[in-house]
Amino acid sequence: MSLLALLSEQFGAAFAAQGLDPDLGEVVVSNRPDLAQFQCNGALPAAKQAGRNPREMAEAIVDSIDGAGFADLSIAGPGFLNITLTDDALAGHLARIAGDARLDIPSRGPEQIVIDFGGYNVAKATHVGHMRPTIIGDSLQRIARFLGHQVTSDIHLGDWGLQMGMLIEGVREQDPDLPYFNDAWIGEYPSESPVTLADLQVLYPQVSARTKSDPELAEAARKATLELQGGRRGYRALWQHFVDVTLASQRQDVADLDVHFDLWYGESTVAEDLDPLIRSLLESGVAGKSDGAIVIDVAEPDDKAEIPPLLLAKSDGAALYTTTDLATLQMRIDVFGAREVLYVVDSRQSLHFEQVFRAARKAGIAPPEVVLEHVDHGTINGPDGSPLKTRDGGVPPLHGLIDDAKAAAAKRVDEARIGLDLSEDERADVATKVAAAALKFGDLINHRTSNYVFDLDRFTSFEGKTGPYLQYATVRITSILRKADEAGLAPGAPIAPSEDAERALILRLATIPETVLRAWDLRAPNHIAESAFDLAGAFNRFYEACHILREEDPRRQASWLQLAATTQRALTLMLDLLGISVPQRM
RNA sequence: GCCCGCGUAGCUCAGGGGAUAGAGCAACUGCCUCCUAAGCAGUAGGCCGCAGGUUCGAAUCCUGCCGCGGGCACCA
Repeated sequence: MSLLALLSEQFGAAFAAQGLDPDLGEVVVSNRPDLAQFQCNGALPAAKQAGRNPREMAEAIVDSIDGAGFADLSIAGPGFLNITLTDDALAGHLARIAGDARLDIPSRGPEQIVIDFGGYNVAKATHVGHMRPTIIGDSLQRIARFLGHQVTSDIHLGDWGLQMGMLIEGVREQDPDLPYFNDAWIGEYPSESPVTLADLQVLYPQVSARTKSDPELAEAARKATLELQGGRRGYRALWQHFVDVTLASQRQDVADLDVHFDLWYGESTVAEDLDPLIRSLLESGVAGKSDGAIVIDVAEPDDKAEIPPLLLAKSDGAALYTTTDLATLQMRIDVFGAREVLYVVDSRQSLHFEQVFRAARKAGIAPPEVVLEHVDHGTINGPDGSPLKTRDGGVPPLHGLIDDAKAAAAKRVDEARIGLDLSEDERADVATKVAAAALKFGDLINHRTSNYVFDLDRFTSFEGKTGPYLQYATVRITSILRKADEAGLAPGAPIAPSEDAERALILRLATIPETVLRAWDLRAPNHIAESAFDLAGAFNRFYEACHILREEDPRRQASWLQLAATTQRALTLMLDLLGISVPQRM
């Protein structure tokens, strides 16, 4: 059990002994480090509950606590309990953390969790808009797995809607003689795609824009969509090319970010399930007809705003992404046994997910015990505060951002004269890792729901609150440990700390379990990012105050090496949970 | 119009109803014959958008207003 959990349990028991809620005993890190290491504020609300004086209540709690391990247990202000541990107790906690591969972080689960990275679409190269869900979702899957959950991550490609019909019509206009459009064609279709992803990227916006003023084209696209969904052979074959050329590019971009998806499913994965689903929802009366379309009424009496019905099928019978989302959810719950389904998708989709979740409950697709959550996030903005654009106003492609980050990282590494004794390959590897760290930390240090300003110059700096700084801080510890090892020195049993910087570092290590749990509970990796930065700072202060390799007392030196080794492990772990890897040297 | 989110230091952003609101950058002052100074120590910088309310206690919860962004069924 973590230090904070142990203390909370001890104080909780004291409150319980007074006939009060043990939750009042929650112990947290003190916000007045000049006064104490920890604090418990429970006496104030407890006094209110019990109708007693807060300070008297605090005294009663203190009196009933076994003082072993505490250097100070005192009451301050209106009834705050200030708690400071003895140096021996701190050493004992360090010993436990140092001896635990999980650094005292508890396990959870295992629950079956599905994480959906919405937003990837056929015919669209990954762009800036995909960066946040990918980085945040990847961090969440790493955190969940570390805590012990069974995670299935699914890119959930948008590959089955009206855009497909538009693309088919676009290709037909360019080359109507292709066999895909020939109903009489009975042979194999060409294995080579008639279009590249670049072609599709140009084609889609053109066709999409023209449908607004060209009803015939719009109608043709709708019809093509319906026929594709109905299984028309030529369209399926052409569509498969669209998917293939898109995925080839997207897989590369995702790999460049060092992100892994378990599944590359799409909306089309559940294509065969759509008709039966719609039929059964109609039969059960959950869905009904409205203006020719099939809808599910999801409004509730106490809604503040009117929630429009979920559109399950258009009046022409075509499926929509609401349809595929419901069918996909059904598959995730029934086939994968998902107990939690997390959708890491832009905030702008919140109404859509509200509708889908309500419909899923109403239809019995998602039983009450299954958690459905829209893990929403904000946008990446340019210096002007509006969503990031290229110089000519376009949407920046992700590979461009990654390339820019790599170039900037390589330049930084050169300027800083880092790793001069490394080989060219190693230096390139460092630059790649630094680039990914810059992008990921630059994103994850912000709270998920806030919009943030993309500033590559700032993100790639080795100075300040950045990914590269944390990598460097970690490598520096690795370097000390290597030097110690070469000198025949090894980490040993922790002894009582003698320096404030040393105590502060141990305390930072001791609070990591709560940080990781909170990050998961809130789906907020920024807590881990912040904590990693604080830990690095605490180590740097320790590093200034306590010269490990020059220390003459061998027991103290071994203890300090243990502290350094544990810090190095903790930083490596926290960065890993953010999806950031640390080079051995730099 | 209705609904959702945001508004905190010059800039970028954190902040479980609790004590004196923090960090990074930028600015200024110190510290490298010493384990990687991409660091450390320090100074300066705030009507936490505005006005009410709840509370022993509000940046945090509630209401209203102002400003910015977003959403509101046959697109995704």
